[in-house]
Amino acid sequence: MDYRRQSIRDLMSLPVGTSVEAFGWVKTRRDSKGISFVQVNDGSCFADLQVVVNENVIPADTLKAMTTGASVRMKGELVASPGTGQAVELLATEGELIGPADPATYPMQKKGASWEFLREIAHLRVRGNTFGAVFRVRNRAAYAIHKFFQDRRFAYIQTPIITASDCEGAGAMFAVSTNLTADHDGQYKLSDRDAATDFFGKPAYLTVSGQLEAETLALGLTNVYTFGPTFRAENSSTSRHLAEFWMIEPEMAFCSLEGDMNLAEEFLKEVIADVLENCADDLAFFNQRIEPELLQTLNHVSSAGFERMTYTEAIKLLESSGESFEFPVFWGADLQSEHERWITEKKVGRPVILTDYPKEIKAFYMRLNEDGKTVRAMDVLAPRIGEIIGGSQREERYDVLEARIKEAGLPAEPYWWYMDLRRYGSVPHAGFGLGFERLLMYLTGMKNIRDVIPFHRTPGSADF
RNA sequence: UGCCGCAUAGCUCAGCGGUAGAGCAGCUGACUGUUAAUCAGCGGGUCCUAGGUUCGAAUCCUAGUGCGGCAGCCA
Repeated sequence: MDYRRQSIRDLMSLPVGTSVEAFGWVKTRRDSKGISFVQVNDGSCFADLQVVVNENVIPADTLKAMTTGASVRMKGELVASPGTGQAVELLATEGELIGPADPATYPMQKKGASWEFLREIAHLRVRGNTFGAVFRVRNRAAYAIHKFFQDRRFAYIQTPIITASDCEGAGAMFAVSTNLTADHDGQYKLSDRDAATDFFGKPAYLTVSGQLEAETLALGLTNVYTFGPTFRAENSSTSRHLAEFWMIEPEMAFCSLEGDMNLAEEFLKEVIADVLENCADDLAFFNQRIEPELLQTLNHVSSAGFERMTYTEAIKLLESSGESFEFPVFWGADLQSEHERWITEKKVGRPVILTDYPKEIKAFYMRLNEDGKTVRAMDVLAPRIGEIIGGSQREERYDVLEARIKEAGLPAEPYWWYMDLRRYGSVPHAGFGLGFERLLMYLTGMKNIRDVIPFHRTPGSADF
């Protein structure tokens, strides 16, 4: 055995008459008198290989043990399939059972199981249609993202996962400590309460964003992006939140908010178009079984221009909409998801980029506008999921940034290096953040974020 | 963190105060080309846990645990 062999995806496109060998896991087997059909999948593509086994080609007890979940090697000739549902099939001359899967205890079934149950068997669910497709799309999307940035000469950078600055301000953080150890009986032991004695000599945490560090790399490499793990200790148990997720954060020097918006729009269109082209079978499955409007929406988003409007314009539209919203609309209010959905789904019907939010509802590092009331922030809102990207032009003026840190009630000292960027060769710069799993929810139509990552980490759950 | 819902066979669920049920899966058999194959038969239960009410609790009450949904927070 060698990895250098044909995958099922490869061999199914070979000409009829070719002698081939396939390795994979049995999806299902159907028996008739004198003939068996074994469907084999190796994850290389959505389609299963139908292996036709005539009587006595494989010993009866071997064939009988080729049950759902068993791993097999099948050898034979590729033939045109007389049945509907596949163009070619493998007419077996030889079959080997590599690893049996006791059908009495194997938990994956041919018929529907709940998402909750499949999460409990996350180590096996990848062998089913849905999760095979999810993780193929996840792979392709990751590749498309790197390709998008590399094609534009953005440098892929790595920002720290452990950070000693508790001032990133994007939510609750996980502490990292060697003073605190855990026994196998489930008891914690704290050797010293003083962080000064701890590994880093001060409190340390898992990162909630690489943005501030990415800014420093951008002010030297010009265009950079991160694509790495991010952690939030928020006790939020929703279909859209994870404690550990992957985030993409481009950052561009010599770039305004307009350039940032152009990048965000190009980015979404290109990644969607790439996945539409390269994962067509998987997306067709999602469109059929998970989200009926998936393909229509993705095709629309990848081709239509994004609408752009300011926060102030959006508030006016909402106020004159005649809709009765649960949360009140007024200038200064943070937009609720019901407001965002109305704008992007009902009013505009395609993605919308909202800009120039009140400074009070946005982060301190966003560039202050001339009006003194709004900042150069942007949110990309998309039909069906709402906010998918959040970004801004960064405040590059030393005095203004200093004042805004003070205004936000943050200590100035930890930001000494961030301020240095404004002290030496400061330039207008901008960037955005995108949650990879949220993008995958959009690409697949999957309704729960726990189902687009192999092993989810959420409050109370860190299995596998 | 707040509010709400759910927990019964391997899975998906019905039963809602009076002897534990169905479909699917599994097992046995039938069928020469199936596509979530079909058909016949068989086996399968700590009704989440601990208290309580009752002649009697899967069913009602309380607490706990687990899972999920929505909201907030955000990506």
